[in-house]
Amino acid sequence: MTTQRDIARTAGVSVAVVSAVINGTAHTRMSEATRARVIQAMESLDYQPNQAARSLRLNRTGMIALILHKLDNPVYADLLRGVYGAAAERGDTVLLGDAEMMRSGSQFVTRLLSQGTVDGILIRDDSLFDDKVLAELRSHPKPILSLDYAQDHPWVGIDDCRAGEIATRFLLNLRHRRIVFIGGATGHAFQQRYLGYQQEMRQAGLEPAPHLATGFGEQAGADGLRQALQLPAAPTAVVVNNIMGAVGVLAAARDLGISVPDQLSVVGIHDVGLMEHLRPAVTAVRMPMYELGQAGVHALYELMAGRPSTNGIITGPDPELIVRDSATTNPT
Amino acid sequence: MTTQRDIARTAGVSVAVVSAVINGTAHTRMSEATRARVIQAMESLDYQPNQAARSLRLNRTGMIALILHKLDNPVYADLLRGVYGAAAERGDTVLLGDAEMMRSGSQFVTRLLSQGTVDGILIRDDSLFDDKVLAELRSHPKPILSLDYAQDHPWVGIDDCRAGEIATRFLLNLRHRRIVFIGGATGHAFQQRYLGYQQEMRQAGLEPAPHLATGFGEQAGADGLRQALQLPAAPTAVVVNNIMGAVGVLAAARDLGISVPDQLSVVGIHDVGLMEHLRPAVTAVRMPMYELGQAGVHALYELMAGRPSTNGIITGPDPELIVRDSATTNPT
DNA sequence: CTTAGGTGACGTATCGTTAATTCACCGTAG
DNA sequence: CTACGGTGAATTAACGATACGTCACCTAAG
Repeated sequence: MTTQRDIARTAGVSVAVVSAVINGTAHTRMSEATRARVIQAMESLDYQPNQAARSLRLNRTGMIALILHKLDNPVYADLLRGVYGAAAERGDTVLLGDAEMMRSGSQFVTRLLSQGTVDGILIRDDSLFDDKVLAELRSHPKPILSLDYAQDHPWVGIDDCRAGEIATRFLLNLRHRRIVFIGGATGHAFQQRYLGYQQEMRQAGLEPAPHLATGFGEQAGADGLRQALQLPAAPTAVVVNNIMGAVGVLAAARDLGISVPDQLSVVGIHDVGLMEHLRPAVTAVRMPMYELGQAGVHALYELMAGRPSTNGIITGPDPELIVRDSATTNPT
Repeated sequence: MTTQRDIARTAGVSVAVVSAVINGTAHTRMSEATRARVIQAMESLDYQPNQAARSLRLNRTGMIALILHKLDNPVYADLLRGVYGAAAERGDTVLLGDAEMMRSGSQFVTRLLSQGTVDGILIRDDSLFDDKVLAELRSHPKPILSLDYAQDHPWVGIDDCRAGEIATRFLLNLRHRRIVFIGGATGHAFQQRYLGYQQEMRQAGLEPAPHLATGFGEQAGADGLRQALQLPAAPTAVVVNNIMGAVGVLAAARDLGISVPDQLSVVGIHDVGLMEHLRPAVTAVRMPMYELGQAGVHALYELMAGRPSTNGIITGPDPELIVRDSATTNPT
């Protein structure tokens, strides 16, 4: 393991100069010749700085944590890219964790709480966290920011209400009247989407259907549809809270002999590549997850710099309707 | 930021004792009373050890890197769980990276190459890596292990050949004769699966169809099926190299008016929860990805301990056929 | 000729933790 | 009474990188 000391010896200078060459320190100066000799020595000895020593000295690790609820939820793919990208721009690395690991006392939490592990923490879906863990994290000396509305700490988010509106309005414009909202259960994001649905329904002079809170994932969509069909008047269209639920809706419809979109129109919130490849391809509201990730990192950096962050919905692309084949004009 | 020094002052002992209490060092002894006082002080001051200092001193970070090709590929979900689980058992943390970030000179690679960042590296699908990056990683002082066959460094893998056999034999048993193998392009895993397919075909006295190397992902499945239908004799069944390709196969079949499974049987390699929710639900060969993750971590620990690792296919569950609805008896 | 100021570089304390070494004290065996 | 071993703890030297304080040397201005 080559250290600055080795470089210094080889180049015939002190470690101070080596460090200065590496960091471009203005304080310690050196001639061009010396700098060249140092660089030469670093290359020939294949020097790699020791991050641990650096972190200790600088009290800064160059690593931020990102904690998601279900890592393998495809809606996070873009978010990840946004976060990794924004962090990389600044030379930082991302430590990714799943909320499942975030049990109080777990190895991962202990690690996060330690000094000298990460410079800041980004979390998504904190409503799913153990309250105790959240309290622990908030007592962490490093800043923490939520990628969704949060009551007690800084946050940035996307316009979930608008997404609910867009999906609902689209179906209303297709002359649907009996539209239900399926899936989800807890969490601010879901509540906002349902709110958007309610607002649009009322504005169209319609009574919003009660929320069929069947949870998240494929099965939730299937369950939701089955419940919806029990309603006094069967719906002609559904808004699916979480896009993966749309897969379940399609499956249940198929199983029940309901043709999509002819007998039932489906619109999902969030978009993932998979939807294009389902049959029928699913119409969805694309959320700016990449931008959310970027904005989150930038806001976190503000906090890390000691500046207050502005909480709220990110400025940037609005949710956008991606029209595919799962919704059509209401025939009745 | 509370340090051991603060604890020591509060408890009226030296930092050596504090460290000994924390680490249970046998060498430095103390009375029960002293230990209790130290623990009390740690709690009241909310002490959290500084990982950076620890890493520097111990020359060990308690972090291993895991590098995958496409983080959001759902087949990795179980692998992730296996890796995180096995690492957590030992108190270690996982730094997750995507191969996309692994460009030579990229921030992430530089970081990995640094001393004091990770204690070892786990990679999957190194055939997709830049050769230069791979060379750099191999020159890394910390061990590196591949979760797939590798020529030049330690590896553990799963039985891809067997998976190809299982899928093919299943279709043969359903009296299919014109079976094609779709998807994939490069990589040892794919080659092995195709090999398994070929072996079974030959054993059944049939000529294996040439490989339709259309790549990975949903679109690859669709493309593969379209190509397969151009063959002199249209297939009655397909083995899909990568399970997400099955989604595309289903879509293309639908678009072309081919009924699955009545006119075309489909079996995918790898299994993900989604397959259960497609219609028809997709018959798939489940690979022991969780166990691969575990085995990989354990093998990496062997290397880290300076012991040689045994390369090869993990002992443990065989690939397992999950029968669903996308394959049926060949009517002809 | 003296000296101020610039240039180029060195020495060293420090970050927090760990582990080897040292040390003081006490009771007891010889 | 002395020597010795055990107990409970303090001192101190790293680990590698960084930044502050310092200093020697040279040049040019007064």
